[in-house]
Amino acid sequence: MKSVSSSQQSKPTLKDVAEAAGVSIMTVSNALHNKPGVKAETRKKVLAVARRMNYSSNPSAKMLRSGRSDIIEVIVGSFDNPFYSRLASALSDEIERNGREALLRETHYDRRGEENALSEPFSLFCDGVIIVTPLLSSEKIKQIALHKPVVLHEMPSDDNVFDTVNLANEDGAADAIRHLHAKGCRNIAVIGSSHLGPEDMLLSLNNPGTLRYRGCFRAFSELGLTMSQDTAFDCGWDAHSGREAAERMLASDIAFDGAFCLTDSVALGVLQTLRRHNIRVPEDFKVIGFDGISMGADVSPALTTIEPDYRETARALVTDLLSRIDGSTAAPRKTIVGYTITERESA
Amino acid sequence: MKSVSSSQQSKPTLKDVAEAAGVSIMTVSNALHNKPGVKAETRKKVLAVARRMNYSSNPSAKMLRSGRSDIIEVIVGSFDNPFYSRLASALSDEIERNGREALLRETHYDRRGEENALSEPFSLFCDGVIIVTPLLSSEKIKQIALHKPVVLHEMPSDDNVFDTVNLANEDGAADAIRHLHAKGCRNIAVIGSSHLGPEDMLLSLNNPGTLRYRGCFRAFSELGLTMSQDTAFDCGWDAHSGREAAERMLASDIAFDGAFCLTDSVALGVLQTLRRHNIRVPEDFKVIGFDGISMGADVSPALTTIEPDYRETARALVTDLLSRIDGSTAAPRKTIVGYTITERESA
DNA sequence: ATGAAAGCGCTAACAC
DNA sequence: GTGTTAGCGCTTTCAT
Repeated sequence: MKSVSSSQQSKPTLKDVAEAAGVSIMTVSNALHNKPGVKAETRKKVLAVARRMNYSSNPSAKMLRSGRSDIIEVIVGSFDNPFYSRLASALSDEIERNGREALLRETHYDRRGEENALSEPFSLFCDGVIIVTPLLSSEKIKQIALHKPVVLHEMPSDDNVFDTVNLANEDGAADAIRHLHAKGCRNIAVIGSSHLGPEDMLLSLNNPGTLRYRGCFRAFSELGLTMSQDTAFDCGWDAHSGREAAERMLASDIAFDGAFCLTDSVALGVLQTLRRHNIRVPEDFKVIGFDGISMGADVSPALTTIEPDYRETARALVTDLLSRIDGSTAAPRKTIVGYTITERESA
Repeated sequence: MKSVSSSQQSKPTLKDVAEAAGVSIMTVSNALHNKPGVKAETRKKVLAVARRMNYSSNPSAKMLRSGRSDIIEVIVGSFDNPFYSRLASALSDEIERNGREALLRETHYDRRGEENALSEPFSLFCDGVIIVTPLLSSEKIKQIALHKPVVLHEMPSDDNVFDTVNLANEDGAADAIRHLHAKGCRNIAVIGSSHLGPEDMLLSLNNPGTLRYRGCFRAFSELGLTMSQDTAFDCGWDAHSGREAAERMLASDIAFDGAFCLTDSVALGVLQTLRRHNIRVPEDFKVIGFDGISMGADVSPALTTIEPDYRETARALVTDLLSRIDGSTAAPRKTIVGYTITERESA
């Protein structure tokens, strides 16, 4: 037993409240839950006592007995990432709007490895989980899915087992190229990683990076332009990679006048390199990103970007999950969410 | 009962594993937990069976019985805020390093109000909670603290009841001013809110905004400069406020050559306004922020900032909380974490 | 309208 | 080394 600590009185239970109110434990439970079959007067008394005693129900007991927690878990890769943090916020909102609680967890890159395969790698008391990180192997995902419903964000739809919602990677990228062209760019660079996303989907043709590249190809050929090894600069997905890739771009023979960056973070890095080379944006060079991170509005120059509809993303994810929790056995739903071209200063 | 859903087999329990392995339930439990007193051979067999059956323990039952969950809750104001998201990430790390699980929740501005005072506003199954948001009334905090240990980040130390860790607001701000001065600035503006922080600490002399202003005063007088109504520009704590305040600054009679922004977000807004007015940073005007948000390294120009030690912050918060969970009744500990002046391009 | 009993899955304490 | 018993706080079911 834990020793009685400073300020914490041991939590009152239903039984304590029942005794204090002079009724049975079930009457208290029913009163607290607004269940019918409790006299108004009794309910009032019970509520008063419960409040006075600072009663609150023990969620473990409730979950154990009822088998549900009304808690939805969201697993993200890193909180300190502008894309995930915006999505996390939207999900948290949407989950609460549906009367559940949102619990977020950050998954580091399998840091703990398989040291103890039997310890639960994830909290198992929630009713379902929304996975928005690429840092989880599909094997692990399947293991989680053994016990509870799972919905996925930005996963390749190669295996048709989970509800999935994806960004409009291909169309969005194509529109980014068209936007640059409409703004007068004729030598457009594409900067970013073709293998954006989960490790074990590197080979998939449906990973976000590949899809964005594909969208670029389509737009380029529509516009009568060409996209080649010389106009695409492969790099990681963060600002640091963007800085380096921009240096390579600047060192090339081609006089680029604009760049589509596969993520906003890459775009920020590109913007830094351009500034260091005294290249004016948007006058001499235009930049458009992809992701619509909140901070894009606050940087200088403010970033023009393909902004996915976060609200819609969250809504689709939560709707799908709740219907699975309700027992739906329908075929996996594949959703592609819309986006807008948010035009700011950089293009 | 929930109807059997598509892919989810009902979860195996200790009992199931025990039967399958032909041993008692306790032997399974002990084997799984590496407790002594289980023959190596038996343990091996049990582990094999458990793994084959995909057994994982039911956390609700475990918590209910043992009274602890090894879960630590972190309540932040908004995930989509660069300061909180970096701190959230550091806390998540530190909590896992201590063998616990981190669960994060975002608290919106008391949106739900008091509609149902008896429903638990926060998940109550965790062992303790770390509160890093200013959006929680002290009343609500006290209510949470009734049942479990609570530690606070950036709260005024007026009431001496909780362990608290704060930024070095006053010293950091003073150093920001000194840095600007050392870089040659002679007309320094201070931009930010004096009531940065929780609503109900507006009147406190220890709120973060007031402390930062106080640090400025100190440095100004040390340097033989003056700080007045005319050199301090009050505004909110976000980039939008920063943009507006910078316009006011630029419209003033004083020819400012540098600004200390009370937060990095404000600094970003100021940087935007300066760029729109074709004022070069750092050549014509220098900017230093406060917070050390990750993105400060990725914007143009890269932001010079007072960067608190996030790792140390997380460590102090987690250490304090764990010792309370262990039953410590020592006097509340007040920690002020260190910082570094991270010099980049803007100053 | 209210109460009693059973038991969710687990672990602490104690037998064998 | 291994098994048995009791009970954490709650809700479901059924009795009154």
